[in-house]
Amino acid sequence: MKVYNSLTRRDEDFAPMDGREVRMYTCGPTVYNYAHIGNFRAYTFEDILRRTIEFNGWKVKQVMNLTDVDDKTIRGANTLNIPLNAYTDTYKKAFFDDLKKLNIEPAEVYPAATDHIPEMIALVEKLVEKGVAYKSEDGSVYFNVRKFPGYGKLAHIDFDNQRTGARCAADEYDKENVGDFALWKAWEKSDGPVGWDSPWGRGRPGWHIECSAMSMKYLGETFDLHTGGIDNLFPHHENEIAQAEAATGKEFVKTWMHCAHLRVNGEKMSKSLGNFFTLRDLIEKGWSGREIRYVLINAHYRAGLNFAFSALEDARKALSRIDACVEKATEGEAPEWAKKHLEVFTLAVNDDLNIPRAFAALFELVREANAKGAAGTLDVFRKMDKVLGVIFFGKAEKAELPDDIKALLAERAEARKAKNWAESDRLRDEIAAKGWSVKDSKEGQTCTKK
RNA sequence: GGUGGGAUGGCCGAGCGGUUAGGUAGCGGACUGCAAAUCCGCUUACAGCGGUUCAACUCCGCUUCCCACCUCCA
Repeated sequence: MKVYNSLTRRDEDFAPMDGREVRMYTCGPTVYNYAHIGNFRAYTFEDILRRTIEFNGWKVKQVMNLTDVDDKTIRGANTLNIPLNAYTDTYKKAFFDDLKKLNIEPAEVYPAATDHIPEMIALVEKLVEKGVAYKSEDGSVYFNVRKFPGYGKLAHIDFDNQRTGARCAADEYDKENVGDFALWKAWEKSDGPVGWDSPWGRGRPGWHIECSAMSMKYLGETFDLHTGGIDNLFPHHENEIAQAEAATGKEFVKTWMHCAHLRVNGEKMSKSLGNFFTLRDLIEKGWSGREIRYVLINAHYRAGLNFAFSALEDARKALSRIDACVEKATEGEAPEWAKKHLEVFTLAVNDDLNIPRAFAALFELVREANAKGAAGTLDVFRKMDKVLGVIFFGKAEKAELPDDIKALLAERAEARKAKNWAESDRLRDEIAAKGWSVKDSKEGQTCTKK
């Protein structure tokens, strides 16, 4: 298996450090709102990644954090005048519901930031002891980026040639360097009831510290994989490395992977453009999680993905073609040609998760199975679906034929037996008007809900 | 201004220095009483301009356009 490592900026052979279990950390949601389909692009990418690892016979221990304390969650809770956890619980639940709708395999651990405040405080203390962090006048603690020589190695940023200050928050005037970031933020009025006691006074953790603290707690000081959206590469992941490595003196993560953003109709998703969709929005519009998953995974994760409703329509048709073929597939020894397609499929997924090429192999299998017969191909479909998770998942339930339709079909069968084509066609129209479509084959009529 | 990634046939979307990506749509054919489904074939796509090469969509340079990051957006 080969993957592109953002840290080294090249494709590398990938295998678990311990030879059997991959320990991976994936940056999860900030639970202040329903997640949008751009967020889910990242989560489906991570799902494909863990499935591919499993496809290769390794075990996975995945940790996905839930950021349940930050500016937005605090603002949301305080606006509604409810406790922080009451506010975030709604969105945590929604997030897990959404993951199920997309057939995303659950991670082994979903640590919430608010359950790990002591671990974070301990890590910050360690950084203060080591002299790489300092307390400011207001009781916040900052990481001094100049004290960590490797700072910038992930983002490959040259900090002497930046537009520093362009987006620098006004309330951070007492930092030693512009690049210094908060490990612990002193309590402010706007925080209201939210806050924890610490050696530096009441406050709350900075954003980055949770990931360093929780990943090391569950995965160890050095682990295999860390992933997220490309926007997390800097500053979030850069800062995680700084915090962890400055504290332990060890390499934090072997391989970093980042997925590109999703655009909608060629534009960045934004509420003002009216092209901002949560998963719920799309499901309300009548699209299934399965169709959405198909669209999200059918582009290489490092390339921008342009999400459009026409792509969902294409997905629906392509999936029904797969369904029709799988319907005919049977158990047994796979024919040679089917094994070939599985080989191509395997090469594709192991080549930095090239899912579009993997799909191409799947469709070659479908085409050939339709032409030569699908006997013995079922297991090949199953194997491919270990990675894709879209073949056997979430198919529309086969609707029971209502009695009136059954009666019409029986009538039609009679008419056809008598070669009364006019009557046969009339009945087909009548059935169609009731929302069902009839197809004829050598085996007889098949009727499905439109 | 810095850094990184892009521009592929109607649409979506892979890929490689010379050999069909794939899906979806369209056209023609086979099959069918007719449809549908399925299969076969087709429409000779690689932003523009130069260069390297026997050969470039693929490498190099320039131009145009797009996107992302440059301190809390997956």
